[in-house]
Amino acid sequence: MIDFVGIPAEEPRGGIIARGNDVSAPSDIRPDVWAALRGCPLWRAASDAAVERLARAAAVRDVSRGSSIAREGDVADGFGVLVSGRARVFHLGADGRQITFEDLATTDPLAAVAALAGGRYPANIEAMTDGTIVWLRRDALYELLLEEPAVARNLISNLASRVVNFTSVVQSLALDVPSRLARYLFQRALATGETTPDGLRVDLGMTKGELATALGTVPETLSRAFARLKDDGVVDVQGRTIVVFDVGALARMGSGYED
Amino acid sequence: MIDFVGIPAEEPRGGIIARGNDVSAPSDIRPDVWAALRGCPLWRAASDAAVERLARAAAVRDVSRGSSIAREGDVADGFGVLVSGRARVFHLGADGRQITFEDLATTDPLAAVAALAGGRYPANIEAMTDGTIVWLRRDALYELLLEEPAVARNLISNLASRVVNFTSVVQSLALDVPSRLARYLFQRALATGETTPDGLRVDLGMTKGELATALGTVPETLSRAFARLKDDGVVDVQGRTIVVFDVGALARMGSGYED
DNA sequence: CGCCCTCCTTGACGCGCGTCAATTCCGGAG
DNA sequence: CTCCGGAATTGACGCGCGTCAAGGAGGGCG
Repeated sequence: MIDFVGIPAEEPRGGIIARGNDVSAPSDIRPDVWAALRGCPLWRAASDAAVERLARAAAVRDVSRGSSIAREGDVADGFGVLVSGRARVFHLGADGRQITFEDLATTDPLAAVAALAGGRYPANIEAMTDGTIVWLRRDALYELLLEEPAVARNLISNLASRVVNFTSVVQSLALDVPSRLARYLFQRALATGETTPDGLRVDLGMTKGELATALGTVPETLSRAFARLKDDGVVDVQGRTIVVFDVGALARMGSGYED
Repeated sequence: MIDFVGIPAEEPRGGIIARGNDVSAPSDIRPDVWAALRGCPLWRAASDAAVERLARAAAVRDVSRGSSIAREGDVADGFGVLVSGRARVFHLGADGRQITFEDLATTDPLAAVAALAGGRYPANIEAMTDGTIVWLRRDALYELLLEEPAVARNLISNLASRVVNFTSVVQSLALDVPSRLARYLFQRALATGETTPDGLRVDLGMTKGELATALGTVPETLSRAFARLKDDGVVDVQGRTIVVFDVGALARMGSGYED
C-alpha cells in the first residue's frame, strides 16, 4: 500500500490500550473480526477505541463459495471488510462476460468507494471461497472520519492507489489474451513463485476455467494461449501448476513491466 | 468522455472564512489562474488564504492544441490545474490504440492521483485545444492538507467519484462499437442536446475522426456504426451535428442507463 | 470556375476470439 | 482395475473490427 511521503504520521494518542495490529481483541469481540478490522488499511491510523466501536457496530456474516456479496446497481447501503476467504470484484456485461477489477483477501475493504461516493455499487462482489465478512453502515465510516481526522490520510492513500490500480486494469483490457495471460503469470511468478532448478514454479490455485473468466476470456482461448507460451518455450504446464522458464519473456509480452 | 454513472455532489462545508468561487483575485495574481484554483474541486473547502498561497507557488504554462502535458510512465513530480482549454486523459497501447479515461475542462485537476499515490503518471494527458495550465509541486498539496484538514474531505470525495467513473470506463470497453457510440450520444443528448421539432440536436464539437479515437476505434468503424443507427431510424447524421429521434433506443443500446 | 486538401464513406480482406461440437485427460468411487 | 464425470484440449466456423485502398463530398482559394 502506498503511503504519503511528505506527511508525518499522527502522534499516537494517549490511551489505556496499546496500539498496533497485534493488539489482542477485547474479550467479547471475535478475535478474527477484531484482527480484520484492526488490519484494514482504510483506517490504519485509527485508535483501538475507534476500531472497537466499529467492531461492535459490525454485523458478521458467513458467505459460501460462489455466493454474491454485492450486486452492481444495488443501492449502496453499507460496506464491508473481508475477515477470511477470498472475493472477486467484477463487472458483468450484458452478454454475461466478466471483467475482474480486483481480488480481495483478508482485511481488504469491500465496496468502500460506493459508501464514500454514495449512490449504487459500481460492480459485483462474489465470494471465491467460503469465508466471513463484517458489514458496516455507511455512516460508521463518516463518523470515524469526524472522530479521527487522521484516518482521512489512510483513505486518501487507499483511494489514490485504487485509481492507479484501475488504470492498469484498463491497460490489460487493451491487450490480447496471450499478453494478458503473460502479464498474469508474470505477476504471480514474482509474488508466489517458488524457485526450482527448472524455473519458477507457480500454482494457479484455481481451475483453468476460473482463470479464464478472471482474465476475461473462455477456457478454449486460454488453452490456446497456454499452448503458445509452451511452444515458445517460455513456460511448461503441468496440470494447474506452471513452471516459468523465462520470466523476462513474460514481462515483455505483458507489455513492459520489468520491475 | 464517459461519465455515465451519476457522481455525487460534494458536501458543502461550514467554516469561519467566507468561501466561494466568486471571490475576486488578489491584484497581483492573474484572475483566470485565481478562478481556476479557487474553483478546483480538490480543495473546495480551503480558505482563500490557502488558495492564494497555492497561486503564488504555481507555475503558469501555456499549452497548444495537441501538445503533451504528461506522459505515462514519467515520474510524477507535480500536478496541475486546467485554467482554460480542454484536455484528454488516455492510455496509449503498444499498438498505438488509445483509451480515453477522462475529458478535462477548466478547474479540473491534472494528474492529481499520481501526486497522491506517488510514483509515476499512470496515463497520458494531451491538450485538445490551446489552453493554459498551472503546475504545482506535489508538496504543495501535502502542505495544504496539513494546514487545512477539511480539505481531506474534498479529496476523498473527488477520488471516490473518480474510482466510480473508472468502473464506467471499463464497462464501456466491454461493449461493441455501436453500443459505445450509442452510449456516448445518449450522454451528449442529455447534457447538451437542443430540443427541436424533429428531435434532440447534438453538435459533436469535433471531427468524426477525433470522436472515433475518443471511443477507442477508427473512423471507418465509427462511420459504419453511424450508418447502422441511421438505418435503424434512431438518429440522423448531418455533418457533425446529430439529430436524435429516439433517446430511449440509445439508452437501451448503450446498456441500460435509463436515468 | 477548377483545383486541392481534408474529412468522410464504402468495399474487400485478415486476424483474434467467442461459440459449438467432438474427443481426450485425469482423479475419485466402487 | 473399471467406470464415470468434470476439466481440458482441439478443430471448424462466424462475427466484429482494424487495415488497406479507392472513391466521394465539401470548403477555401486563386
